[in-house]
Amino acid sequence: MKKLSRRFYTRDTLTIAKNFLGKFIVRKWRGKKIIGKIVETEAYIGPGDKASHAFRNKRTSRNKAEYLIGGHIYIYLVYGMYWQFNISTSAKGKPECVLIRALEPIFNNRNPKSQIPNPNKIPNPNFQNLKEIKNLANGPGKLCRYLKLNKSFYGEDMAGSKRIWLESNGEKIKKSDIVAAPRIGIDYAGKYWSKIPWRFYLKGSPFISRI
DNA sequence: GTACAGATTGAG
DNA sequence: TCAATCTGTACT
Repeated sequence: MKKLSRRFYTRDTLTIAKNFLGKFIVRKWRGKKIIGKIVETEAYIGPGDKASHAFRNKRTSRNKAEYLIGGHIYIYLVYGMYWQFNISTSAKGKPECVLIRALEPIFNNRNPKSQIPNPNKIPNPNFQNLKEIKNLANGPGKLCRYLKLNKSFYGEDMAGSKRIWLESNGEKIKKSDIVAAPRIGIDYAGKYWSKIPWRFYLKGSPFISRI
């Protein structure tokens, strides 16, 4: 497993949104590691993107983390109760980010590669069935609960943090295994921007938020 | 000070 | 399909 460095986060945002798929979020919490494989993302590319919080270079105290160099966490609350976990992308001063929308929970860190293809056989005795496991992180609010994330992570640097980072197991996701679709919950952005296919997910994964 | 949106979720 | 839910944000 290789930790992802700054170089990974400073590239083109759509490329990163696709390359996040299949990577592992590692969260150190109370001496343990909570791990999830990213299976669903969305790109938000301000200032041109009407669905972005940084549309027209809007700057507020909430969204300022979007302007940081790639790799920093932009986390905020929606509906008064759900956290949304974003990672800033591209160069400093460009308000671009990727929303992490769903994770496949990983319970055994010894050989992540071997256990990925068969979600029906995840060896965790704490859970009885796939339905229970899916329910842990198949949505942007739920995955923050699973990873124990809150506002204290605002602006945290994924390339330097000791409590959250990304790892790669070297697996190359085939282009044909990535589905591009319209982003969720942004109808307010109008016909064009709510239809543009900047949501990406792993084809056939049972752990995505919705079809 | 205060109105109000909201990148959701879970139940039906 | 639909409404509960409630805090931070962005305005006055």
